[in-house]
Amino acid sequence: MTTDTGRGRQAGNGRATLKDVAERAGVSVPTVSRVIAGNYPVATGTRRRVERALRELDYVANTHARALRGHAINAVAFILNDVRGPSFAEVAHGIEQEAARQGRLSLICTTGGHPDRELEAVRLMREQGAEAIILIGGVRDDEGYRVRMRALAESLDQAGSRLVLCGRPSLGEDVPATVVEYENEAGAYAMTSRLLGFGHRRVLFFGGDPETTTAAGRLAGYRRALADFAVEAAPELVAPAPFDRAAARAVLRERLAAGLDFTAVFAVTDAVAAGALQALTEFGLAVPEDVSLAGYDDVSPAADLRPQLTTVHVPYEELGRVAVRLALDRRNRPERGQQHALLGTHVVVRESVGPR
Amino acid sequence: MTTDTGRGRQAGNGRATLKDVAERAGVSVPTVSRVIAGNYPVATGTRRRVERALRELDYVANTHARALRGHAINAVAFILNDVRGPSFAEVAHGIEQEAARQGRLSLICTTGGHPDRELEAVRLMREQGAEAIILIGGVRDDEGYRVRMRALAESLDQAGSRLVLCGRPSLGEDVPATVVEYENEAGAYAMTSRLLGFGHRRVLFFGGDPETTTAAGRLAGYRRALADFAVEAAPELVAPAPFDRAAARAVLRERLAAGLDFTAVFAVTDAVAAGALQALTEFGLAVPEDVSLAGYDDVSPAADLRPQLTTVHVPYEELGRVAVRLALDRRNRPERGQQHALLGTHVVVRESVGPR
DNA sequence: CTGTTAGCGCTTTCAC
DNA sequence: GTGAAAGCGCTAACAG
Repeated sequence: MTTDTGRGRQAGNGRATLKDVAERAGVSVPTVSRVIAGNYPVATGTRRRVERALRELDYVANTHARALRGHAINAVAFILNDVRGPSFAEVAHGIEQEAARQGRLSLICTTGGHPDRELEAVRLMREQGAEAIILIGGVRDDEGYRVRMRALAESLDQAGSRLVLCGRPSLGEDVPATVVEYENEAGAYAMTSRLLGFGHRRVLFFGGDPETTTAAGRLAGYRRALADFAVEAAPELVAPAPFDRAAARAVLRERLAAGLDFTAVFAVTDAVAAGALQALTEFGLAVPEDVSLAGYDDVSPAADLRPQLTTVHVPYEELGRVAVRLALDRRNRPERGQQHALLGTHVVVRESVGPR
Repeated sequence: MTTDTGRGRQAGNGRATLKDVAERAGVSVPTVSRVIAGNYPVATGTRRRVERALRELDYVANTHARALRGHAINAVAFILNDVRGPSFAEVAHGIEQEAARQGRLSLICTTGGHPDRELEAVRLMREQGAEAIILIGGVRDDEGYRVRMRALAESLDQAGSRLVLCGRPSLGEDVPATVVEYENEAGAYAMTSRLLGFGHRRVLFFGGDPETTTAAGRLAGYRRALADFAVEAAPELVAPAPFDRAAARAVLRERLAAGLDFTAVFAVTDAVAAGALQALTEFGLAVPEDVSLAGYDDVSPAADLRPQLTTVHVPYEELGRVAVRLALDRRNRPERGQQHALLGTHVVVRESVGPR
């Protein structure tokens, strides 16, 4: 017995359109459009009738129709392994913040670390017409990867969008991508130097997959510091291990049981450091009295550990913000080629590193 | 001197459309569409020509045009305070996982805790045509909030979408929303009982804003346990404090300095527990020897603390997955009214709680 | 098998 | 000030 509301489509079946609103207000569709846009003169009485109809029908614009006309969809997309990693979460936050500040929507997609899912995600985001597609996190930097990325950068560029590499190495000056990196090599150099300065000579570089860009950069810094201090780089003192805490713990436990000798551990990641700390403690080694321990990232576990972890601070949130800012900026005044930003890292001294 | 590629629009200016592809392949637009959809017979030769053109022009479909026709955009949206909170991050991950599993895109928006930005975010997501809009996290459950949410639920329902409340209380049986809650009261009851069972009589309920649904539920469980153990509920033993760790530390330090007397602390959150642990330690109190400490959430800081934190496990990731599953499910076979799921929580025994 | 036609919801000329 | 008409890119119906 409910009276018809005058809505074109049956109640409860889809959203009201401009046409519905126009009918109800007794005006034409363009007029309603103009009232909404507010960039055109409309008689006050008409405006009021339209506004009422808008409210009564609970009108919301259809972005897709708009996007179809205007070509701009105002969204940035970001693709990462896993939101739960604290460092990823910070980058995500930075992106989200800056995107919102610039009136952009954020699309998110996680890949669980599968390169093929990354490609699939990119396709989805492209279809959505995202203004920028931001790829976050380390990768295996092989030839296949570089070829894929270069093609992607070109093709997004053609389409008026932008590929952003966040925490990944440059593809070359001529590739139309935005690259926002942070110091892996320099941070690791600084931390290793600190360890060496404390008199440590057998420093275990622990964790990570050296094929991965992140781990490789950190390892390079470690090696350079050793060289500068004229300390021999013993091969057994580079011990790869998965990035996660539990695996790191197991690997170090095994090394310890095998009698590996060292006085300091430089963990490739704070999470790896947390695992290492467990293994060390279980082995009866005190940190930093018996063994010094350093991490990299300065994310959530670092300050929770006892002792608190001395680590390298990475400005993850900033990374995300800069990524969005640069990408949108470039869209406003296009130029050929690459944009490149390199953010600094620095040692954060806490309690886990001490003299030998 | 480059030869024209045959693309309609100038090179580098926007994406290729079906029309561009059709021209290049020498066929009509619908034919290309059919090749892509693959749900219609197309002559092999034609198909090949089209496929080549598709590749050469690097064609990607325009989702907006599709959405305009088909009315389905295959995305779920979620709105939360801050991705960096570990519990939120887990929910986000659950949502993202399940959404991806069902071939859906995830839109994300953060509000920094501002109810008005939440509304703004909802509007954006509605415009996008999201199939479900998921709101995550505790709120101040006042009358204004309930009115807003009820209106929102109705209006999304009308539009063929769905409001999902995740970790928020029901709005009533008749409201067309999906509510996925977890046990706050029961978990707090269990933990408080455990503390009481250990002989503690002065248990400090610490942290949180009691106006907030989450804290209120946990506080209620605490109170019920006290009542069941016939322990007087001393008002000074309920100490609100902001949800974050640093503030919690400061507040507890102050209470301690003021001579507040208790033998156990039940922190409303693991982060609050981490802050409490700092304050306790700095005050020279050992956990659990002098004071027992319990948390709630079972997220990342919990296992990193020393002693490891005894806490209440909340299935956050599951929460997110269930939210998406229920919401999409309801869309498939619509029914009136509310969907409601209540996920259980349980005590996780670690090291921070001991006998009085 | 393939092309022509129409229309999704919106904005933007261009008339009046 | 306001309406009529055209068209964004795509797909579904209808012819051939």
